[in-house]
Amino acid sequence: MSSNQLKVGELARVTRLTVRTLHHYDEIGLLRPSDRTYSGYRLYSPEDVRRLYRIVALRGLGLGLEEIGEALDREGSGAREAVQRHLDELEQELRAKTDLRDRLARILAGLDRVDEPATTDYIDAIERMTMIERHYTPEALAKLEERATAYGPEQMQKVQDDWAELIAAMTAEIKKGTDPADPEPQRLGARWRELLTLFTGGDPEIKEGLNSLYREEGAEVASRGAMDAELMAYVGRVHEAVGEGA
Amino acid sequence: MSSNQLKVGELARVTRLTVRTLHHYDEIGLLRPSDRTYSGYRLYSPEDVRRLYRIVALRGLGLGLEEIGEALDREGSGAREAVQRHLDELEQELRAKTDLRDRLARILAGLDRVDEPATTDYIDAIERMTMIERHYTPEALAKLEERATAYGPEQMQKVQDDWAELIAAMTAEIKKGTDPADPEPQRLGARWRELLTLFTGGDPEIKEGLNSLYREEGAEVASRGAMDAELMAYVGRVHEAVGEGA
DNA sequence: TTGCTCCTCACGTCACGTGAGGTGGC
DNA sequence: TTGCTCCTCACGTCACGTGAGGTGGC
Repeated sequence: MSSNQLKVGELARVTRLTVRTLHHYDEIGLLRPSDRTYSGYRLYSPEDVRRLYRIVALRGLGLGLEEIGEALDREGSGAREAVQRHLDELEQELRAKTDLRDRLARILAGLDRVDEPATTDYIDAIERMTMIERHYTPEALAKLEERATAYGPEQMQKVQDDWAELIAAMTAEIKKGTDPADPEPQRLGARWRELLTLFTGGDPEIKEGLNSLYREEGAEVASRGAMDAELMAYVGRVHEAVGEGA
Repeated sequence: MSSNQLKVGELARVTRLTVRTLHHYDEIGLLRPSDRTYSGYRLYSPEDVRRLYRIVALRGLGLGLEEIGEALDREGSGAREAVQRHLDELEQELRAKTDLRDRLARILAGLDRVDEPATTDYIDAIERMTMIERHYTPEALAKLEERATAYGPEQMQKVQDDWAELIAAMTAEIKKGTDPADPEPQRLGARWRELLTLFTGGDPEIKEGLNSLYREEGAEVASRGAMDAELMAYVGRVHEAVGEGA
């Protein structure tokens, strides 16, 4: 009868929560109304209201309902510990999501200056960039990124074409069965090293990333079908034979 | 019969996914195996595998399975748009969580220099800080924070005590029925303005925050029971009567 | 016949939103 | 009697994990 008891709807109104939310807290035992009318209406006492405000305060900090229940029941500095724990988790989540955000941004930037925008399969490009990111260090990626921006799309395309031409020429020699030490393969080999140096810029981190990429994924996958194991083996022999032809 | 068909377990192994995950993708229609054995075993074709790799790539970027399905089926640059949209959402989430992180950190810092650490009700302190944060701008909060750090706990405690003393003295005058224009209330009123200026440091943002706090929440709530409406009204009359007693 | 792989349910997760269907109080 | 509030189910959300209970293949 005491007029300071509140029915669900009233409590919902003053706290700006929904009735369903209060039902839910009742269901899971987080906030049971201390009384009911004979017809089953929930009646919340001032103490219940007090507890609800505490629940809402902790919920506003992102704590889970179960954690909140424990913190409220343990009292003392239990809340402090719960908040601290929650902060730690949040920090970790933030680090992970920040990394993801950076990856997404890099990928989108990459997609925008991708070789042939019209025919390009975007998801394919995403897969490639994901693969690349697994092998290069963040610093190496930053350098590659920087370089790509500096070069501009036409230059990048030019380098791509140069590689395609070189690979075609080298493959032709393989088909002809030319000895790796012969002048033409040697000339192509020198060109190969030249383009490689152009790519790595002599940077050891980029070199290591590139090696890791081809070692772990295999030439075919790493080059997305542009090269294969046979080609790589032949090029290897060409490099080994440097000077022998003289 | 072609040996490039994979059973679930095999596909799970090479992709490092679980069998349940593949079942799930089948259930929701994201990746249906293109064939089954007569006994019902799922058989994944190389094309299915290809699709799965694309799914995994997009999933790794945090896209939802439904979004992934749409992006894969729309093809073209649908993926690009989906990734861009996802990035936008992620940015927003990051902003919100960063804010929350800062709030949590501020609250914990506040809890650590709270008046009486032993008897303090932490959740109560959290509620108070939450209320405070609703009324001060971030800049004002930063200034208050900075000042509290500069003052140190003893100074803060001293100021608290000064206020308590002043409130008690003012309340005593109310009980005695002293006229607001009388010398003693006027002396206390001057002290009141002095302590207020000490708190606001003359900063207009802090002033506005404080006003908003007492206006919106009421003196009793804002001061956590230290003051009430009657006291505030009396103090108001004291301030209005400045100079009249002379 | 014994392991191994596969199959299809089906519950649980987190914090409620959203009805459905029905009853008490002014 | 008519609105308004209240009540108790119960499904759905997101991407699976984790059994349960049973069957096919070497």
